[in-house]
Amino acid sequence: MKHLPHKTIERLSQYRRALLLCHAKGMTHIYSHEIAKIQHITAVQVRRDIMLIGYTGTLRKGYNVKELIDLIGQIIDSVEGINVCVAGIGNLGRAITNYFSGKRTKLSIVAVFDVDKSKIGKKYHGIECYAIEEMARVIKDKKIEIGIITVPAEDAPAISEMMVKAKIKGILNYTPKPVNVPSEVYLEEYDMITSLEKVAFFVKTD
Amino acid sequence: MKHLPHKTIERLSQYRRALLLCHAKGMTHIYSHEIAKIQHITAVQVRRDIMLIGYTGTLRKGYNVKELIDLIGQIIDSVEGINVCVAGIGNLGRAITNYFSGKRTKLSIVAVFDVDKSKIGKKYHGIECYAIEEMARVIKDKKIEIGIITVPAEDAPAISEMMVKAKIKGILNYTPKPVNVPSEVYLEEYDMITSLEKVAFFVKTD
DNA sequence: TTAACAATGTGAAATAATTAACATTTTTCT
DNA sequence: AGAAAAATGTTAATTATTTCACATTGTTAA
Repeated sequence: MKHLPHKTIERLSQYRRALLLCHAKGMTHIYSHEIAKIQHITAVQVRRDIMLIGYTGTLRKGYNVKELIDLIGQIIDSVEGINVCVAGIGNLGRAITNYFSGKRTKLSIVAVFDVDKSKIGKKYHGIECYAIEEMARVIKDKKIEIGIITVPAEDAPAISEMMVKAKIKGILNYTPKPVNVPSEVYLEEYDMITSLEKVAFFVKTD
Repeated sequence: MKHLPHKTIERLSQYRRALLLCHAKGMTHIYSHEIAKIQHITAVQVRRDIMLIGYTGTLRKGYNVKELIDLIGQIIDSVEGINVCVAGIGNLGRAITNYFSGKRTKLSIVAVFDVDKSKIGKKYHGIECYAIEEMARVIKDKKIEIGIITVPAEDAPAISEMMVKAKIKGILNYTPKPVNVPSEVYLEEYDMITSLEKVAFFVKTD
């Protein structure tokens, strides 16, 4: 289990989510082709991913759901858990805070930030909103390692810089404005406009 | 310009956005390494993408910003424009509607849907909200070709099925629940939880 | 018991995406 | 004018990812 490919990590996260549902339904075992069907990928791909993490199923019975869930957890979760913050508590920020609240115990959103004075001090899904100026302090105090950026695009670079200064380790930028971070900070960017334009393109062509 | 790679399409969309900003600032030309810097990728990659769409810059002067914007438009936009709808006008739905309103003229959100009776008939960024039951009719009447799903995860499969029945051509699913569509419908799925788990993983390891 | 079947596990091939290397050309400098 | 520098355009190499093909092995059924 040397270096897991990025794509495999993404799929493992998704397998786990699907497996948790199966587990809740009382299934004890699952075949690679069943997982594949849910994720609309091939069974070979599922088996290869599982192979890469060193798990092995039972021939003819498939994979033990509980064991696989636990193993994926060992791989992708960190033991102590990771604290996360969200900068910008507009619609997108609230949507994300909403999604995560109470879902994954190992990843917790522990602070949100905004410039809007009327929001500061309020709670969003039980998480307190702080002023942007307090970011450095709060990130340090609460041992926050990951920041999610959902501010208006033009503010993204400044926010990212503040996070970097506060020694954050990873940034997930949801604004359409790319931000620059030093190489020791892990950066993931996702742009909704691009995704929609991509769908539009492939709808047109194929 | 045979088959453009998926990744190239995504980047072209992003180049255009960056170029529009440059154009607004009055820049007439831009070098591949300048574009690369903005998107944090390599200059070779930029040149290759541009090569693939058959544009050629001026040696020593770089690319003509306006021409490149227009050419990218010719490639990724459709001439007549494409109508889009959003199912589920919660936080995420509103965030997306917000992002798009007035931005790209070739892609317009022309309807939003929700189950919440109190939302039906109201307008969100100028776009009327209809009841889910009206989806088939509205998609047909308004010639909607792309649907964005931002309903609660458990409702995603039903919504997707309704869209497919209404002969939508592409779906962008933002719920963590994968949906099944026939092969003639282009499907793109994005899962925020997976992205955050991925960041958490790579923060931990590298 | 033995043959057929249905699943996993995996080396090897194929495909997709990125990066390196460099030829070419215009501009600038001496 | 000629040399150096700085950019593009592109072939080839490399790396990443997916898929194929098939060996292996429990399980079921004749």
